[in-house]
Amino acid sequence: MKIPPVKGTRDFYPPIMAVRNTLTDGWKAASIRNGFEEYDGPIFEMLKMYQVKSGDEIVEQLFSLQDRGGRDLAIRPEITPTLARMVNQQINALPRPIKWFSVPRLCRAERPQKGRLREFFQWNIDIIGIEEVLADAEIIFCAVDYLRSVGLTDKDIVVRVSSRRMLAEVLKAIGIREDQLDPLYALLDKINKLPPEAFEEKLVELVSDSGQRDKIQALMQAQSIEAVAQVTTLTDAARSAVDELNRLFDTLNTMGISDYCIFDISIVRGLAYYTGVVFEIYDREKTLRAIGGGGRYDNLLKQFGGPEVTATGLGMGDCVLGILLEEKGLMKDLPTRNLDFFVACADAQYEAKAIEITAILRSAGKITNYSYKTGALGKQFKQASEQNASKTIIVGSEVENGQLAIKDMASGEQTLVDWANFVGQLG
RNA sequence: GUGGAUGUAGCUCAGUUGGUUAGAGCACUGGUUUGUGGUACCAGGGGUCGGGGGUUCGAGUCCCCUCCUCCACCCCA
Repeated sequence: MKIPPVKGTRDFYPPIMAVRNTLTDGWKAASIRNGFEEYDGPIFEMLKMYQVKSGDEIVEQLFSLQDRGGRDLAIRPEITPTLARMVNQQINALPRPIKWFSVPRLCRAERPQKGRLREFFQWNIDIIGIEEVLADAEIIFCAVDYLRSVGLTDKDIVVRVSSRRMLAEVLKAIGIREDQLDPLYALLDKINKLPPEAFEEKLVELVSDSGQRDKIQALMQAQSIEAVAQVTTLTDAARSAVDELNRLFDTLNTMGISDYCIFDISIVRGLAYYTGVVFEIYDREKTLRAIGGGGRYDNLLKQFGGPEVTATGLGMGDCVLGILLEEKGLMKDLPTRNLDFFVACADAQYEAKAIEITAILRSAGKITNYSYKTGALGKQFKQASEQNASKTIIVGSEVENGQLAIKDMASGEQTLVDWANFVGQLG
């Protein structure tokens, strides 16, 4: 019986695995050089954990199961709730600031399409306990640092940055009530997806006052933070939110990444828990969905039963990023093996010697393979090439004199060496 | 969840108005080559034509259902 793979999943054959490792290793390296520590949690959590933050719609997109004790569990669709749980559990023992990263495997029961599968990897970095926008700047810098390290330039990608807090305060200054904000965010987030008439139509449903609507329309047209400040008379709170976003851009400039970052008022982000800076990373042509996104969430720990602690972070999935790197030609064919030595055996009578030599090389930390079939030496050289061996050792009649032939596969040069000396130099 | 497109060898694809034993390139295995690879030449293995049902003397080809993949919408933590 042939059993098909599960919808929306991928099989990582060695060449694809090499690509995946390149992505995840790059994420880890960028995290570490930016001063983050790695953590991970379980692959499933209590189903409840994902119901706290959001409604049933999200629960519908979960893979859930019951254990034999009847507990409702879910495979993690994101790792932020786990992070919140873990941090809450040890909140008094953890030195601040908490700078943690993770590269979890996540599952969501969504319909697969371009850049979105049911199982994927997502880079997460979070800074917990720092209120200043410096932390938001650090998150953005770390993301850009990574993207730059894989060869993407400011011609390829852009970080679109805004502030939930600024948006909220300016809307309130316009006269929008607190309880109107959440549905309004959902609409404003779609401004570039909806035709202008449809947007206006839906805006009328949410905001009855035409003067307020005009100001909201003007606000959404703002191309700069200054333009936002001119939409209406700012309250002190709004002024402070504007100043904060300006400070963020100043810091991004100091960090040398302002070419990668632009202000974009339409970045609101779907869900309710963002409280300050929000951003999304896109390809410049915007032909793909967002590569990653994040922002400040000040209430999350509290929602999971902890104290009120400020936090900011980012998530970046492997699917869209992989497509972009492929399109930009930055995903080279990666070797799945890189041997230091391939041990070829010229004659079956020396096979034991070849095995012994291989074992010695491996024990000395050298990446070594040998052929399971002695016989045609040409075949063995072919294998050595296929396995990207840098040197091939020929075990043949020379061993009678304690010698071996070593061929450099790149230059083709071959030398006879004294085996005992060679082993002595391995350490 | 809604709508559209697709499915032939491991991969990329040919396959005529329905007609005998379904092909190519690449990949794989073996050989040319019992002391020398990355290029060459020769040979070989590999297909229930996504699955099921129907029309027909006859279906890879036409019809219906279903599954997968892709694309758009919904959603996007």
